[in-house]
Amino acid sequence: MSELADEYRLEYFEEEGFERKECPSCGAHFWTRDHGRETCGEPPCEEYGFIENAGFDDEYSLEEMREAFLSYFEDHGHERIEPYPVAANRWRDDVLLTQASIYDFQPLVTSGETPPPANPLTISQPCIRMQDIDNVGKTGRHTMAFEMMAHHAFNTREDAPDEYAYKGEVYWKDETVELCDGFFDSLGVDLDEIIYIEDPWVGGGNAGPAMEVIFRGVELATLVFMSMEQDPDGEYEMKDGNRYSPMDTYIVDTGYGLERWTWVSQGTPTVYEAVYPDMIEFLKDNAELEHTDDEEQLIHRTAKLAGHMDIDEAEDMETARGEIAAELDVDAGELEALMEPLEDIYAIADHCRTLAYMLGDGIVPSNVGTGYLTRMVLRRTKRLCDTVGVDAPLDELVDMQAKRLDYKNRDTIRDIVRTEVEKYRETLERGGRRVEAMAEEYAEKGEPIPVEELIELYDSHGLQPDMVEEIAADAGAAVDVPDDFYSLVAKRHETPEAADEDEDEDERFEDLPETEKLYYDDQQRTQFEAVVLDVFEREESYDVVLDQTMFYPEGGGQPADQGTLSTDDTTVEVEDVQIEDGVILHRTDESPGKGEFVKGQVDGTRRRQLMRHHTATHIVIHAARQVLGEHIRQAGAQKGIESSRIDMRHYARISREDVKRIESLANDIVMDNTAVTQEWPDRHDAEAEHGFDLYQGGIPPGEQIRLIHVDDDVQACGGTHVARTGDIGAIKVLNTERVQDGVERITFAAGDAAIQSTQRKEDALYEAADVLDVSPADVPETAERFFEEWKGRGKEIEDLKEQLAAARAGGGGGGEEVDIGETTAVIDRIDADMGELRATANALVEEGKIAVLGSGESGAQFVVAVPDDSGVNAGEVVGELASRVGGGGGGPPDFAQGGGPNVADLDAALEDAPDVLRQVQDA
RNA sequence: GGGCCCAUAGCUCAGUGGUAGAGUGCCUCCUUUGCAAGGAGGAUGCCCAGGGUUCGAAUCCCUGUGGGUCCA
Repeated sequence: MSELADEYRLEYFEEEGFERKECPSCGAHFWTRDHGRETCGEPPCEEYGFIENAGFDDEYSLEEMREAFLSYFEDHGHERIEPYPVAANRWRDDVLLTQASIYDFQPLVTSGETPPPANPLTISQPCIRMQDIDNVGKTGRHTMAFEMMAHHAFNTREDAPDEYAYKGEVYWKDETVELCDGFFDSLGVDLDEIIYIEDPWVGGGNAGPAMEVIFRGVELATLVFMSMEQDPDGEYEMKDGNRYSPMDTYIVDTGYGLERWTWVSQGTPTVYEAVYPDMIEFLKDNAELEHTDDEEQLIHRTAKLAGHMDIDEAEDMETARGEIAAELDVDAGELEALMEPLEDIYAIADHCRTLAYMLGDGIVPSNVGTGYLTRMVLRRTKRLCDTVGVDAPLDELVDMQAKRLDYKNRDTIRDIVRTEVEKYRETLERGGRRVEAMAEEYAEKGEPIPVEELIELYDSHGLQPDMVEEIAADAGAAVDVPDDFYSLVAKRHETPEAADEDEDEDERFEDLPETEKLYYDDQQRTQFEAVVLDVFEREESYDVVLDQTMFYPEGGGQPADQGTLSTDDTTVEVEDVQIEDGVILHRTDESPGKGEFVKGQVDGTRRRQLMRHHTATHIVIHAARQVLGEHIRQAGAQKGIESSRIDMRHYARISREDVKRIESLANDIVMDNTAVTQEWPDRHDAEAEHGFDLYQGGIPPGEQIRLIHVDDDVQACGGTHVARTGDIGAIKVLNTERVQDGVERITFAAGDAAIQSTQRKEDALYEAADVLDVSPADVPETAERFFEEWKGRGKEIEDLKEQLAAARAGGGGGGEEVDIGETTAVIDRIDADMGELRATANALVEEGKIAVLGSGESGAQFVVAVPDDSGVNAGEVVGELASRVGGGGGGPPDFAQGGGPNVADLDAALEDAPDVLRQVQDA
């Protein structure tokens, strides 16, 4: 780390008279103008110095502070950029949530492949950090949702190759620190109080020098100078133990926590009171929380020390609280009773804001991905509300924040929250019953509920151990929750690492030029001419590379085209088409010959169906959006010839009514016969105009992206489309299903396939109508009547069988009667089903007789029933008889069944029955 | 994307390969006519669907459908 020390010797520090010092308490190196200063100024080395001692000239609200920051940097040459969604997985697949402003520009801008939207730029980016969840409310400074205000500059080295999307240096370390100082100065801060702590940064494969900016005990900004990348041979070893070397791009990545700045400007005891004063008032009032003046005093004094409460750093909550209580000379229990409800309320306010961001940006709760995180936050919030006694509906609380954040989809947000709360209530109710039953069982045995059961309850039924404890206590059962409970759960999920199949990159195509894509020029054409650049032999086929092609390679959920390539001498079949690094490979059955001039013919019927389905996909999702809500977003799609399917994020099942409306809307668009158009705008312009909803089917790279317009719908898409919506002919929804919670799949057919699928369904209906001998319209009613009658007859038959059995037993209808000891046994062959045999046997037993009945109806079967105290074990008898027909049997001692495949031996077995009975009785 | 759990009477659920059950609700009657009252009797069911194993499957195995839950 010492190797980086030179990185902090800035000319700006020199000119401004800064001094480099080492903190005697924690050992950190820091820069300050105040030559008398000793410690680094950050907790735990120092306490907060701004509480009830606001640090700036004026108090700022959240909105005012954001504006002050953005306009300061605008005035200093930065362009203001609109924030990105909190769901970072909308433009990158390596993370779920936006955790910092730099996430907006990873990976394509930071790597230099795509230019930034502006350079330098300033932004206030909403972020969510789930890892802070346990600290929220308790430390007074942690929030799960926050805005990271930032200024970024993207630079490349003078000697870097020409391949980067931006060139040269905008500004670097000195200017960054100067701007930071300048912003403090603009708020009226005495610059002697600002401390810059050296704290090298590592993350996501990059690293660089960085500084924490401290003012009155609180970290207000982080200035990161991203300039290195991971490299086993690198000259710098960083704190993560890896080696790093300098890279061609170097980027100014700063973060100024909007909430912290707002807080410091007001000097309130906690950040929460500065950021959501109205909501906290509301919650306190709703939970009927009131404090005396003395208690208020104590709360304020606690707040100043609360920096020590950090779940990660402090040993545990209780210890930290104990220390604070000792320092304030109050009872730890009393302090806890006073602070805990307040902490819950702070957390509720924060969590509601988190939910507003998540749901406002269109995340749908689910059991996967961001949807799962959203569900976790929502349930946690609901629990906190119940604990502290807030009885206002959760959707109202979330709406308060959504309104403040100016989201337009507030009705949907409320609807989702209500649905989720209801689902959670049902889960708890179900779980509660389960725990009650289990608790009673263990209470009876006088044992505690074992850990295995606890893990099962949590993992499969979503019940927190403390909730189980609570419910079980009512039933008088003890619960022993181990400290490492959650790691035990984690252990249960451990699976042997699946060997990841590394795709062997084909390097044969590296020297070939990118194939010219003719299919975008005119999507309706199916013929073209080209030159064969190369042919590669595969196991049972050939990969043909052309200079240009009309063949569409598999991509974006659209299957590849098929067709032929012809020379003067031969015609080869194109069976599959793939694209690798811009080179399109035509997989053929024969080689057309390298250097040949070929005529290509795409299978037009197949392509037309694919185009219909692709355009129809856009139309269906557009229609679904109008019917189900603006949150509808594609979660996957697959086009086909016969049918296509799209998966979309939605929080409820799609009803039959919804389907009908979607279908009608989709066909309205078809019948309008509007033009389907494409354009290739600059990606940043497109994003600015249409937002990230463009990227329904994935994020294409490059500076220009292809947009497809259908009706009002705009999507980034690389597929082929029909010219006018009328070309689709018709759209028919075939099926809907829930792929996973929060993801609904619609399967549909377009064009010919729509007609055919409708005909197939009608055929089925007509056939059913024919069988029932009624008109199709009467099928449902008739089917119901038949089903009811069928059930009625079943009951009647059961009834008659019993009567028959009773009659047979009473009337001595055939069958051999033998005396077995003091009991009479009836041995008979009745070729009937098991039910009838059983009924007859029961009737005989009623009369005090042993019944040995055989049937040859389906295989050889026996029923043996005996009255009490006959001294015969029915199971043994059946076992013996069944073995004679090649099978087995068994059952309780008074009623046994069995059989075997050899019907021919049935009569012989029955003849032996009296002997068997006597043997068994003697035994 | 992966793991685990569940599907039986209208509802809530027992049922570990051998005659489908309980509580509750429902119907009838009796007793009472005030607090989710008491007593007697009765009806409840394609045990989610399809395949397999077995003499025999609600039960074991596979596939599907519908739901729940945990993790990244």
